[in-house]
Amino acid sequence: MNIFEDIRKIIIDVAISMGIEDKNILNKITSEPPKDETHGDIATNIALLSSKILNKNPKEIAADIIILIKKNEYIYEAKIAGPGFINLYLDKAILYECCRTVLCYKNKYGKSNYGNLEKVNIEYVSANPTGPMHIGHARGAVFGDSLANLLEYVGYHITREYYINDSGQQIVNLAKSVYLRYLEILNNKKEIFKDDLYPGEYLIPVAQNIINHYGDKFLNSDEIEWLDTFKKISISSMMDLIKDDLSSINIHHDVFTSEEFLKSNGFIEKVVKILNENNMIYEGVLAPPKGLKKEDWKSRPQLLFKSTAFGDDVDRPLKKSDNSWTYFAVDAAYHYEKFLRNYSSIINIWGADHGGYIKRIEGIIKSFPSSTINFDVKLCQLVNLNSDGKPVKMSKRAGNFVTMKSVVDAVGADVLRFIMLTRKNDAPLDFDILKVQEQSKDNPVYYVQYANIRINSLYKKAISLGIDLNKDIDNIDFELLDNTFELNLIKIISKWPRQVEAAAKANEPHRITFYLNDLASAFHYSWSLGNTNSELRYIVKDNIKLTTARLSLAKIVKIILFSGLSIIGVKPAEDLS
RNA sequence: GCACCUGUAGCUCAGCUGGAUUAGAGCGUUGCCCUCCGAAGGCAGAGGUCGUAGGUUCGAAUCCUACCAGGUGCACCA
Repeated sequence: MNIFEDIRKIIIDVAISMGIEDKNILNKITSEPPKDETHGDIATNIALLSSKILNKNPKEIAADIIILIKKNEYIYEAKIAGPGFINLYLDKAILYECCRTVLCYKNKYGKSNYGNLEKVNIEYVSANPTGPMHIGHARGAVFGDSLANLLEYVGYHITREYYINDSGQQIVNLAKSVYLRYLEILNNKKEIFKDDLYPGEYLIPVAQNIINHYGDKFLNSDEIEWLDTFKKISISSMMDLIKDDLSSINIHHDVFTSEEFLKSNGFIEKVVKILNENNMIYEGVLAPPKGLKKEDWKSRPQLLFKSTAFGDDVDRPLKKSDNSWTYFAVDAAYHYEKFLRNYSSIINIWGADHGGYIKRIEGIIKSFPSSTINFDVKLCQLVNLNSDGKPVKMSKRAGNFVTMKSVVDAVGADVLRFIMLTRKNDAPLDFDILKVQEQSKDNPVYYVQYANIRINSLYKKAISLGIDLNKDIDNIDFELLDNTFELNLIKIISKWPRQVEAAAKANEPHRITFYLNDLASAFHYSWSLGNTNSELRYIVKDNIKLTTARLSLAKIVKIILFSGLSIIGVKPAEDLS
């Protein structure tokens, strides 16, 4: 049940009965809560939209509509406002019906078939398998996973995917770094790690593991003899490490696609063939980049993709000077492989530093024959990690960057996940390890969780008073909930399905967090009224009917809190601890 | 130099994809509300020409253009 959609259908029926059949107009009809609550429950723009087609001024049309729409039992008042808006005032009955619906559907309230079970692929994290996850990875991870939950909630079929960059020079460097650790252990002396190697101590156990299996077999051998073995073991160890990290914040991918696999199974050749057939590839010479000094620039003909046809700055090379494929060529192959899997949407979650990469990949996808696929890239901005207001220093070079695991150990997975969604993805985020652990309203995690805790304490008290918490829905007198604070709370609850759908349409899971904050705020307010007036408490002595109704309202709040928190992947806190 | 992102209250940010009367929160600030049994909370006040200038329209923080400021990225690396 989505009140706004229900009313919208009623408005559309009225429009049709007045002879408005243009679908362009019908689709634009709004049914939304006005900013100011004194202007009613729902505002619609129908009269403004139809003034041209009916050749009348909007206010006249509005007057006609009002007569028709007031016949509906749920609308007790309708007023013209401003240039021709219609403000609708809903009968409280519809709000009480909403309460019953929530209790009846419980955690299914707000779920929908909006997505029609269409297949959506969300690729997120995809951290290079060269070390543990750091705090920056965590943002994309939480964002992607919560978006997946959100889209699932509104009826999409989601594939959670991870792209493993298990190829190229960085993997050679990884293997070399492990080899140095191998030498260190066997020779018992320190080695020097050059700039592009990985000096982190997390590679020591990997080397030890190799020693356990192979002993000193590779001690005095040439690189060609040990490289492949070291690569293979290092990659799988690093992926285990990363999967453990992900698991600690409850993230589990369905599909891991390997770059090496795409390379060795002919996908690059396939995508190049397709692009060639569609005339998107040519042999050409790129101009040197302007305004940037590139000393080693050499002008030469290259195999290029026409990404400028899609708004990119320059066409992008598919082959390097040594005639091997570029990273971009493999990525094109990857997106072709995803394309073959028949998704209706492909969503990529990337760090903001990859912004310049979007257009060329978008171009690739649009180049596929009869491609109707939706493609969206969500960029996650930096996370500034602080401790009590002071920045935590990170030095990747020294190998002591702040790992995600250390933050999870400090604050817990729930707090980490929540905080990561307290900003929209394209705004930078400040994360203060100490402040997020405070138990106060300054801490958004705690503020929302405390609402749930208070509801639990209500239950405990109710049970001790012998009140039946599982009364038949039909026997609950919601009509007794007639105070402003109660009605406001119900109105916020009635907006839940609408909020979820809007968040899903925009691929913006942070909206769920903001909604939860609003809901918690309305609940805390309603609770605080009981401080000064015991008649306004949730549990009112000697009034079992009112108490039951209010406890049911609290239960509804708890249900929505649960649903919202589960989308962002956070467990509700049950008590103070 | 080019592309993308951002610019809303002293600070940190929302703003439901074009809606209106008074642009909203939190922090900070100024006041107020418990003789612990519901204050880990609540209420109220002050604080804004929505970066600037044009444009589109019945209507713009939201769309378009140009500028300004900050961030990110700019053959063949991944």
